[in-house]
Amino acid sequence: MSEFDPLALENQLCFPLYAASKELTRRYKPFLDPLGLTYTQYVAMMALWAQDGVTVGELGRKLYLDSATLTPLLKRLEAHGYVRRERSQEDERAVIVTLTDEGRKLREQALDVPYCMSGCLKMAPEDAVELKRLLEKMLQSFE
Amino acid sequence: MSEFDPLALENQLCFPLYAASKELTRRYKPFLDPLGLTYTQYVAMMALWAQDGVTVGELGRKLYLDSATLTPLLKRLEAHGYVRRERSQEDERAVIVTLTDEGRKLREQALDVPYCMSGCLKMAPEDAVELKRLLEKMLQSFE
DNA sequence: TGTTATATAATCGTGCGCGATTCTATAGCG
DNA sequence: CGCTATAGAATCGCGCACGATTATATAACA
Repeated sequence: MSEFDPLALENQLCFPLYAASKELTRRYKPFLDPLGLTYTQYVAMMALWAQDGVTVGELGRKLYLDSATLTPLLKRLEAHGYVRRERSQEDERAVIVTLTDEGRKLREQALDVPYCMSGCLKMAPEDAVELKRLLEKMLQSFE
Repeated sequence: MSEFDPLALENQLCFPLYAASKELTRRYKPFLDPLGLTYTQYVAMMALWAQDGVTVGELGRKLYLDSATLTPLLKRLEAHGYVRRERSQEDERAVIVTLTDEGRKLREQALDVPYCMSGCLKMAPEDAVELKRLLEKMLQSFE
């Protein structure tokens, strides 16, 4: 009869979380490559499709990312012609991120990405819903 | 009455998964810094504490990592004196990874990391168990 | 046996991810 | 008004993460 090993990989919550996150990101790649987006860029675009004209800081709070990650990422999106980055008139410290027409048009092409992914994720819908609920609960518990 | 938006951040399963994984990794940092380990290095050490004398490939399959990530990571662990990397005698293609005495000793210091983390994760134990089960189910569905 | 195919790590290039620092702009306050 | 504190973004440094390629070793097989 063996004791419980607190350092065994199979006893960790963190490990399947870490592995599943990476694996899911990898699964997105074939669907995002045609759009010229990485996974993180896709997430940033989702936030901007919901609301643009936001500052780098606001965007970062929504995405749990800081300026060290966002600034170069937004520069790449700008180079692709999807967003504009402009200093705010009212507050010269802030940078406002706005979608270009190209960036808004990209949304149409992205519309079937979630559907494609749902086909790739062979999980019962009620399990997916419950998983999402628990992950959000975990995130909130960190606040 | 608004329609369901498939590209809204709050309707994604991937996003809380991505965000929670990053957030949890960040929470490990203060407990891993004293051991001189990053989160990925910690996970690799957990696998090795369970079984060492394995090849880079075997380790990679356990951790869902490939040689492009593992080789430099293992070199850093080797530089810290925690592991040895040696070409296999039987198969000169394979590299065997073994714990040093120092690496085995590190396990004692790591023993209370899971306990510290459980204190930081304010989630009902039954929720954590269910979350872990669903994440493993998701990972299996990808096989 | 020699030739081709496969397996295994290592390497390369690009893009996060983040702690720490820096630079500039605004806010607060005497 | 001037001085200090704070806020916001950019930059730096390091370590993943991974697709693609390369180099070497073994396996398979004609």
